[in-house]
Amino acid sequence: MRPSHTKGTMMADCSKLTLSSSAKNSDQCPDCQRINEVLTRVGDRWSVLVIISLAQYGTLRFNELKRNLGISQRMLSLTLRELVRDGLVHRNQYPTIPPKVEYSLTKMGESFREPVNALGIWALDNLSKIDAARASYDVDKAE
Amino acid sequence: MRPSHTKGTMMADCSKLTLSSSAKNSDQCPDCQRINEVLTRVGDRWSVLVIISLAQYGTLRFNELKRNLGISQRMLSLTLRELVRDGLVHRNQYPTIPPKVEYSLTKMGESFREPVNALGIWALDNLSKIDAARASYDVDKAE
DNA sequence: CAGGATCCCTTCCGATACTG
DNA sequence: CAGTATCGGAAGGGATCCTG
Repeated sequence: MRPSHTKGTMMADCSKLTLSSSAKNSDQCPDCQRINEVLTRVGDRWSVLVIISLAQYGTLRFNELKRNLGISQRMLSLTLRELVRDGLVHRNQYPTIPPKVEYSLTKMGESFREPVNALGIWALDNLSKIDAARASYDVDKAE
Repeated sequence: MRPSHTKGTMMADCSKLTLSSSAKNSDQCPDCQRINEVLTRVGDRWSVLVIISLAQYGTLRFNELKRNLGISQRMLSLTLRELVRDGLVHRNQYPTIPPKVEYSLTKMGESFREPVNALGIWALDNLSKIDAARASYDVDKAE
């Protein structure tokens, strides 16, 4: 794929371009491209929710996650497979009968908790505001 | 709608049940339901990237955003409309010829910067790790 | 219990053409 | 410049049946 970038925060680069008018006319922001890529990987709804659940409960089995999230079996299966593949979730299988599979966060998955948590807090804090803004907007449009 | 919330914590009540899709299961995690809702509103890729861009550059015109993000005109139009509707983005129109429209973050949009920034930093920090984990996983599967 | 395999409908989204 | 309108392919995602 694309060359791996140096570890570290590259956010500073772009942040400093805040008032640069020349930057406005440049091509695609490289950070946006990178962030875009990551969002493609772990930015979908189910991935986020699975990670949140595992962050909360520590370890969950397949059907526990399924019930907890109200996700279809198919989507949970696909989502977990990708999360394991991406190194965010650890899969622990017990070869018993019936089988038992436990999922938990890896180190990297754990590190995802913080930003996701921040997002969750903001979400709970602003949901009602968004609803209000939306209602107000719709009323204005109607008249 | 439901203004009650606890600031600074992920704890939530489960009184808001307007969850989409066929969620007939009642034993769903209430937090997951709420987070699910907010993700439905501002959790899509383009919304996040638009907000990041506006957070970085302050004010951007339509085509500036378009070039910056590499987004199609159609998606940008739809995304901006929703962000304005949700009260996250402010739209300033100058009735000149040719027209000039500037977008910037509202107060609430600004407050979204912090969690989104955390997400962005994590993204830039972990993209290479994800790529590595993915490559390793694929190799193991192949042999 | 933990999935895999299909079917099929919906939504997303880019490409394109057109307007004020 | 800043959009809107339309079309068609691609992806998302639920329902159902099947297996070890």
